[in-house]
Amino acid sequence: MTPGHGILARPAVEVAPLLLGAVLGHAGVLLRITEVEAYLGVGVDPGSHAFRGQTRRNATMFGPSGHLYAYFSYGMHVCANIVCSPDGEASAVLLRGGEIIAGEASARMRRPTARSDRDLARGPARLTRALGIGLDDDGADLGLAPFELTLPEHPAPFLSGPRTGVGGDGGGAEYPWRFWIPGDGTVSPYRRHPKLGAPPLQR
DNA sequence: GCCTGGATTAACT
DNA sequence: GTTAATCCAGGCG
Repeated sequence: MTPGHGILARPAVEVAPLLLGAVLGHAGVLLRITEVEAYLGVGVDPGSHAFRGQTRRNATMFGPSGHLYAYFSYGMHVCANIVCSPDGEASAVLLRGGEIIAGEASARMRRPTARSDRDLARGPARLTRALGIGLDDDGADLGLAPFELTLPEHPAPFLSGPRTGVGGDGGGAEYPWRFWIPGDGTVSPYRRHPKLGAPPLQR
């Protein structure tokens, strides 16, 4: 594991802003992370897969930090998280958006419908696909091949706001657990959860 | 076992 | 703006 990854062994809400500007590499593509969401642990965060305790799907979240938690969603998509917290505690940071900084051709092959470069990894399932990450990669150590994770030398400026796609009314939407680099075009558009009536406040 | 709904996307009106 | 696609995990009986 690359030096400095010890900081990942902290709660996701603390780690999330530190991952903005980090570079994740896999399958010939380098991605600069521009948007993330924190998901917390057992009994704390109703929007988190770990809320009700450990299951087969979320087992990786309960393992050591610095590993990849990949899960299947909506019958067709894969989303990727970076596991945080010490071994035995569950929290993770969902990768929601990023900028392709190398291997654009490979990313385009995997994302033929992307209209523009910035759409290649704008959105959690798009990002995962552009990087060639699949369910097989669940549990992978991000510090070892075929992955590489480089944390930023200096913290990136960021804004925070409510998470996208997470329900309100105890679903955790009231907390500012979404973090992004302001003004970056690869940040995904905010969409409130269908169950949320009123428009959200961003920031 | 059966049923529900989802940390989404792309296509369409 | 709306909706179809698509399938598994989790919850419940």
